[in-house]
Amino acid sequence: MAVRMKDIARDLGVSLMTVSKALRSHTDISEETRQRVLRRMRELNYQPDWIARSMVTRRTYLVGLVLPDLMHSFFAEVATGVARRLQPSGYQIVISNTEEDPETESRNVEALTSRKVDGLIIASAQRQGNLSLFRSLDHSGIPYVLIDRLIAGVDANYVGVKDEDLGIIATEHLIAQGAKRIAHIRGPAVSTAKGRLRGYRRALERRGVKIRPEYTVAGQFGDSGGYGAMLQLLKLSPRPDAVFCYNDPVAAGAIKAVLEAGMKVPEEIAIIGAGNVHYSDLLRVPLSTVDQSSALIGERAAELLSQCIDAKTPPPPQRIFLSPRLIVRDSSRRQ
Amino acid sequence: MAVRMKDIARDLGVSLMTVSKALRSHTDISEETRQRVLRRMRELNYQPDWIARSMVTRRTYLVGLVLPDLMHSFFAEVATGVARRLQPSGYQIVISNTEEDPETESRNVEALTSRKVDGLIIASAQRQGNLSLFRSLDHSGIPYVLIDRLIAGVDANYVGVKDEDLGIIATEHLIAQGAKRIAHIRGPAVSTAKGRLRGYRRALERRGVKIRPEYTVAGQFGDSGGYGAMLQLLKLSPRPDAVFCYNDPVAAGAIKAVLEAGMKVPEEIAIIGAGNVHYSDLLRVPLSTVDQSSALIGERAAELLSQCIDAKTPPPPQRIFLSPRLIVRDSSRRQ
DNA sequence: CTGAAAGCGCTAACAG
DNA sequence: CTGTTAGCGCTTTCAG
Repeated sequence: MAVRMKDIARDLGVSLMTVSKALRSHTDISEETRQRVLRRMRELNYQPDWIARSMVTRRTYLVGLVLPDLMHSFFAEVATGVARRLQPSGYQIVISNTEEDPETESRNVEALTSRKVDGLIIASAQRQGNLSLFRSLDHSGIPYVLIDRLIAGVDANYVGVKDEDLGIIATEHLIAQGAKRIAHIRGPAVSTAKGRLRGYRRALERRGVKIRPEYTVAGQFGDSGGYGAMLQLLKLSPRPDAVFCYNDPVAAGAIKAVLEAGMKVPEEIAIIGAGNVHYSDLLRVPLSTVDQSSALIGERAAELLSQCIDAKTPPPPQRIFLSPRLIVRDSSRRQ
Repeated sequence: MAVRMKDIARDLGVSLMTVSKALRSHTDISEETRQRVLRRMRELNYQPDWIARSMVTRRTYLVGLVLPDLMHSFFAEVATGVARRLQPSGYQIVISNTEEDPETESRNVEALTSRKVDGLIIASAQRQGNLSLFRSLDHSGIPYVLIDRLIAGVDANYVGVKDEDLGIIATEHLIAQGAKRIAHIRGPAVSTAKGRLRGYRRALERRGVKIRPEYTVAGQFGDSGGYGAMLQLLKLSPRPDAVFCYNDPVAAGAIKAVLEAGMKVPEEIAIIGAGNVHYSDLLRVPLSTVDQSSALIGERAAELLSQCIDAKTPPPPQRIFLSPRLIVRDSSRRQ
């Protein structure tokens, strides 16, 4: 069916090796035969068989990208960044959508290593403490870069944002806007959520504000979680007058809840999110947020991975923390 | 480095073939040796080498998913649907993000066929009339399914929505809301945009409404395009009192423009989009839209592809058109 | 039930 | 500059 080197070699009366070398522009081949070979390849629309090539070179030019949720625009942005940085070098990206399930993640990572991907970029859904996946990954020798979520006990490459700083920036901004009772809708038990929570507390402490436990409520990753959490906060008295939300989808849900309760954002309740998803500007109330350079996270991770792949000996793990950046829109602006 | 069948065979003093058969549960192997082999595999954490396996079986269990824009939540949703349907069968998905560039698309599709993916799902960014990509795809014998965008002259499998119906539904809804001067912000020259435009015109004709050419303006795929297009419409006189937008991001941009101009949605200008992206409900004004079952498109495409892959002889191309569904929210509700 | 032989399409290493 | 040999890790085929 498909044209093979063998066919071209036979056609041209040369050896298979000559064809192989011509294709890859080896120097020890005459320009003339090279052209002859290349022309014939074009005529027959020859496509090298990457499977066969990988078999011997031990390079697949495949990179696995393991994400918890493609629908969350943060991860879609990361994926775009990864692709943008990796495609020019000839890599293809195998995406695995784990839907936040650690089991699925483990299975898929195994499948990817079985496929002999050259490297992995992982935003892990593993529960803290379950290190077996990473141990076996370390053992496999396949380089990988964690993104977004740090895993305690795993000394691996990492690219993410300074989550504690993010929390501080968001909270201090709310304070600066005159908020007196600042609540936080926290995310699930992943490092990003924990860091942001720490930042929230740290900022309050610094200003000598007493931390009220009931002002921190659990959300989930998405907008419905934010909606529900906000309903809880609205029942409190005294009611918070500002809320720092774990991420933008959560914040969007929170805004919805506030408006439906007949209150005003930001006048009665100021809201800030995190992530600067691309539609933040289009929400009910244009959403203040802390940008975490989503696409850049993808690009830096890709860069780091690509270095690891090219290195003969595994370089020491590197951790890259990007600086978050405050973006003020209407949802928190009071002065 | 990695454990091979050979190692296990040597360990156990059996032949390589015995190991191979045990792994794949061939019947002609004693239960006892099978267990012995499997146990040893577990002990050594053996992972079959898919490259080597693919080399001989000619099956990679890799499916290529070619999309114009991962950041557009419609495509992210499609991808999620594809993954959900394909992962249980052991497929992995290689995503190629073409960023709407036909060149990139062609290159990537070639890379994917070179990788010997078992099949492809493509939302193509090819210009109408350029069929060479599909001709060579047909020639390659690799099954593929087009999604979202039909390509004239390509008789291939397809899964998408009835775009003309979509346009009709949206436009008739605006008419039913009492709109008298209905404009349309159209998308780029792809089949979906053309179909929706046709539907818009058809609906107006049916009601005997004269079609004003200046009421159809070109947008792009995204919100900035919608914003710009809306600014144009606002300059017209008489000004439209309702706008059907090619998709939800465009509609979101359009709403922004209207509100910034100090007008009200839907009172002064009613707006409806298409696609029902998951954050539509959270926009400035909750967005009326026409749902196109994004995830379902992915699932159906995956299903169709998987049938084609399993078939010994290529089945005749099948076209699946899903029915759009009106979703009314505030942005168009007048009564 | 077990295994030996052959080969998938290609490239690394070396010889002419 | 060109070609030969060997083999990547596995499965298919067929003989014991």
